[in-house]
Amino acid sequence: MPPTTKVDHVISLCKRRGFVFPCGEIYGGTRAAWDYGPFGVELKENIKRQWWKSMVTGRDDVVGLDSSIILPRETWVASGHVGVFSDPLTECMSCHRRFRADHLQEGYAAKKGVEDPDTVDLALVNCPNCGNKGQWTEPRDFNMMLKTYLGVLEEESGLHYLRPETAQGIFINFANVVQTSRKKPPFGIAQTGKSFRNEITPGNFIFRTREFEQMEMEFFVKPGEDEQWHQYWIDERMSWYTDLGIDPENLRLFEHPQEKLSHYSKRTVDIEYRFEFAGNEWGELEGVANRTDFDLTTHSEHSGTDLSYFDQANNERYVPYVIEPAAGLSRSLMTFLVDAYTEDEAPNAKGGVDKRTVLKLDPRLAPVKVAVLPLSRNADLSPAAKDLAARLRQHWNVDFDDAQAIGRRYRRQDEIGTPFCITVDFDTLEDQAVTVRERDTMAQERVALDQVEAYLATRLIGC
RNA sequence: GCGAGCGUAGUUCAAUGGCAGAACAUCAGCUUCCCAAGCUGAACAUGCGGGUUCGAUUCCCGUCGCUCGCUCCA
Repeated sequence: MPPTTKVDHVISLCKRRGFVFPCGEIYGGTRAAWDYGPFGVELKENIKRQWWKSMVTGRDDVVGLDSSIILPRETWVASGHVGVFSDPLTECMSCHRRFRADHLQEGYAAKKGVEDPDTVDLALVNCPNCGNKGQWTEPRDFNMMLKTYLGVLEEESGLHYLRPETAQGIFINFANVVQTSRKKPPFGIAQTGKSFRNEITPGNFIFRTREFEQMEMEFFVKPGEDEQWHQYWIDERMSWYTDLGIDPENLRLFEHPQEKLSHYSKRTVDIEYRFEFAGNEWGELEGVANRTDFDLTTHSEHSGTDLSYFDQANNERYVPYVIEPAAGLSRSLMTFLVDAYTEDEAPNAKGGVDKRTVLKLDPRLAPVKVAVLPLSRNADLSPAAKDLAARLRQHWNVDFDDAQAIGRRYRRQDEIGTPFCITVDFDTLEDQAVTVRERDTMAQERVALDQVEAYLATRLIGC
């Protein structure tokens, strides 16, 4: 299919330049995930690093954590995931719509005055969609969590789940972290990592996958202070995206309607990006939820370990409320790519004008910070250029490219968002200076060889 | 999981029941080469499995994957 939207162009660029590959392509793919190539992994790590800087090391009220993917099974019973994600679903054989069997039974019971909905035979229920009577498939449990078995025997006692969110690892370590970090509410615990969900329909490139990476932070506050902290984190997270270059015009907040909130949430506000997918223009990037004291309370009850907090100064004990900004790493990667994707016009060597594809990524996110390009292979330029590249690699991720015409090499770097290209030319051997070319403006500046690090350092702050 | 559509080089497109082509991209060589330049050459494709057939990329079946919808929501 020909690319039509910006997302399509980005997907094509990702495959062409090695940002993202379909997982297990040589075996036909798995439909579960995508793999990140050389530039993709750099970009992904850079995003993660910026998030960690802004959420953890750049603040004195948040600490980090790295908990396991496989947690005790009881964790998911307590959190509600085992119950909530295993609803029996049935399908109308006529129109193929799926419904929750218990909802159909309840609806029938309410209408006909049956006392116990559980006793309602589905054969009596009409399809709410097409009206066809009693033609239902056998209700089946749909569990969103991926199962695995600990121990070599695949038996029920070994059943465990891969985490569907990283948050629970934080809650069950709450007491440990409070004890050892000596933090007092309001404070937060952050972690990044893989989560797994058996999504019914993965799709939209890396937007929805069964294996995905999250960046989550649980911020513990005194009950009553939760609403103001909720607003604080909504604002904080919005400005994180705009500070890293996302156009505010393409971001918006979406307030979840009260009746659609998750079982644990009092209020949830999503940060959405204008992806312009077919069918839905906006896509969720991050959810900022007020999880109340649901998680700490339920884990206290199920585990028997008291997870309340004792405030020595005020001599009071309470179960903290939790504000949770939960971001999707691959979603934000896609966002940064789509928002940075630009098609410019640039003069070509023949005096005409060419299309130029530029990823206007913030330098902090760009996979390659500097490219070193000797003007020609057929001179003594390459050794000098290689020396310079080796020097700069001490500080930044540097690409070296001496293949084909210089213009083509500039375009290749533009396409992956490299902020600076350094050209070693024939004069370099005489004047000990190189040309630094900037990505967005294509402006060039002559810089002395021994000043290159200093020159770049002021322009690559935070990289 | 169900329904509908689709699978040809890296990309965008051709063609065919009988040797699968192009453009751009890639790689090598030549060129004192600063914005996808030029010349020469090279490598690269019918998703996978089965069936029908003398012969299948083409027809049939299955499977895997992609897109859209139901649904999921980081």
